[in-house]
Amino acid sequence: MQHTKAGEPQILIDLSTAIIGTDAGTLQCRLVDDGDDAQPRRLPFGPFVPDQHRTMEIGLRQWVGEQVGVELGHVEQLYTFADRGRQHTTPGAPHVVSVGYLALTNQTGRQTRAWRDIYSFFPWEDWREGEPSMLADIIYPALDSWLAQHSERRESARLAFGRDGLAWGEEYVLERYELLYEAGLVAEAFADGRENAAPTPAVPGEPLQLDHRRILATAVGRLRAKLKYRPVIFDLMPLTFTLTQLQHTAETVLGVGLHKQNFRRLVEKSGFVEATGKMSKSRGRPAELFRFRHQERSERPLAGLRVSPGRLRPSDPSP
Amino acid sequence: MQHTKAGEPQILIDLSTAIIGTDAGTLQCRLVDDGDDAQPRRLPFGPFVPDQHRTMEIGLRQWVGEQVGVELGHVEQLYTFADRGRQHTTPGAPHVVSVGYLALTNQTGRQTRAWRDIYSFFPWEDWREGEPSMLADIIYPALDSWLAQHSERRESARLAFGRDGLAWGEEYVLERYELLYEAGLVAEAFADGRENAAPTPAVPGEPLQLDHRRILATAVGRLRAKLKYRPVIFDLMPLTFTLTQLQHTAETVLGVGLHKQNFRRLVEKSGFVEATGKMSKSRGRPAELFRFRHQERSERPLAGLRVSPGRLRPSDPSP
DNA sequence: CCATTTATGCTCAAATTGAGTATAATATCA
DNA sequence: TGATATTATACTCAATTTGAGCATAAATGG
Repeated sequence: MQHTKAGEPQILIDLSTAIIGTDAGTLQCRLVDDGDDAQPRRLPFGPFVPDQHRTMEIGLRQWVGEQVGVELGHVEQLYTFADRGRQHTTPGAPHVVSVGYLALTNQTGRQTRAWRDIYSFFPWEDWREGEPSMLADIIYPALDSWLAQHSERRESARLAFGRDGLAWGEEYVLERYELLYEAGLVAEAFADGRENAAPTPAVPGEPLQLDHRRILATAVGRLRAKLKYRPVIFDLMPLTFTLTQLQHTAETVLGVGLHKQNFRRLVEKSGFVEATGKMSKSRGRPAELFRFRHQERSERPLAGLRVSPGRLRPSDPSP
Repeated sequence: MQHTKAGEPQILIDLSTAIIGTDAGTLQCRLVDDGDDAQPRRLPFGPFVPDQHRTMEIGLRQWVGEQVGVELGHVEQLYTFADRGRQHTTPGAPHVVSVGYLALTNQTGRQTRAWRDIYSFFPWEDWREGEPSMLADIIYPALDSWLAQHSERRESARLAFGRDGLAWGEEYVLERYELLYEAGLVAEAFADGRENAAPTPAVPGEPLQLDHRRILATAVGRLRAKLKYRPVIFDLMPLTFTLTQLQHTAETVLGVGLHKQNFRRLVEKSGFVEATGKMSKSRGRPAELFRFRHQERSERPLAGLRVSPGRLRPSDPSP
């Protein structure tokens, strides 16, 4: 049995949570407003203290409660990041490992400036209006010039960005971000002291502190993937909603447009929703209001919302 | 910014790896033979030492190399377990957090007694010969009597074990094990000092040290799920193989029988394999030997092997 | 009343899936 | 040697699911 010898550097575990919600066609993430003039740039996070936290989830709920006070629906562990040099560690300080969590909420919070549009951190991820022009204009040229020196990463890049013939896989959010980081094209690469990174990032998209943009990318990727086989989308919805609202939420998360009639057919057949009998009032014909059938969550655990974006189409404008 | 104050108990991270392979119709896991007379009962594991390990994967590869020397194919992080009381911690000792990894190998290793049949730890998971009778005979009665006191866990149990009307979901391996643990029906529950656990476990299935059976359950569950959407099965296969061998491997992992003709159609259409032109010789008609097309791994990343077990059938006997 | 907007119903062909039946190519054994 | 067992592979067929689009309904604002 081999265990740490005394004198080795201490390990500290940070619990960081990406809290995701949607509002008016935007995919939002709750950051912490530390009160100064600067833009909020960090996720709620804090150390895992085994004496106080029987489980890590209890710990994270404490930090979320203290720092942002958002009510959490679905919570899941994402990944544990421990690479040296990705946390701006100062020498001598304990090594920081971060355990990232994804949390969903249906609380819409435009009220505070700490709710930020996730696509401002990953502008290349929003294909609802078609392929973002920045891909062809900025990202691909920059990436290609890096790939010229790193041909061993060619295939990964091809897969992640769905280039020459491959389809854009909306769930490869982390893979894309990591590739841009590796290539020195995002601000964090410079902050972490990577030599190939320029002080001014080549690619648009706001940075976050520490490895928080990485954790957020993991969260969005996981959420997009999970949407297709588990009914997690309902954790983002209010108690009652129209099918169009549900579709807009799905499109906002996935970053692509969906075929309206087929989406409706899919959802109705899934058994996850039931009509309330009430109607919504908006501009055109009133829509029926539905609610999530909680019992179904267990009765059809595998079904989920298997939305297939079909050929990418611009989504209809949000109401 | 909140970080650990001095004097708090130290945290130690263990990297534990479930190395999985198949051999002659068995699903195997590599344990560590510590040389004494006792059965091997632990996964290869060791501490994450940030000074020596730039990443956790480097650390795990060191421990695997030193303790079992198996060559690893696909490696992936599973989950980070940190609940108090699941690691037999002695008071005062540092709190142990374990990061579990799954590794696949095509090395078949009957040579050492340290390769163990995974279904000896989870005998209720092997449905290749139909539903194991122990479920109806032992597990369900025991579980039900616990559920009588814990009705809030009823739905989870229903989902995990696919009872009254629900289908058996082969990927819920961890959920099933955790429920049995919670109910005090497996040996580790007693070892961890849970009050509702009997010294002699109610349910068959060998225990492992520490939380290693939990990690192994996570590994099998993840592998079963992943088989359906990524071509990981080929990391378990030799360089060339017949489609029947491939099917047997899939059945061994999933623990269910599959429809032969449809499996063949699925695999051929997927583009993941190509014929070598050579033939295998066995008892009946010779079968064509195939190899995995590595290029396809990136060309069709989403396809995977979407095997659907159909109505459970006994699988054909292994050659 | 008419144009506009949004919601919902319905059709239709293509592709996929689930479950067989039929046939081919080998080994084994009486 | 020829029948039999064994394994592999080809092909069929109906049911279901998917992708795409057309048509109609119910509201609103002039």
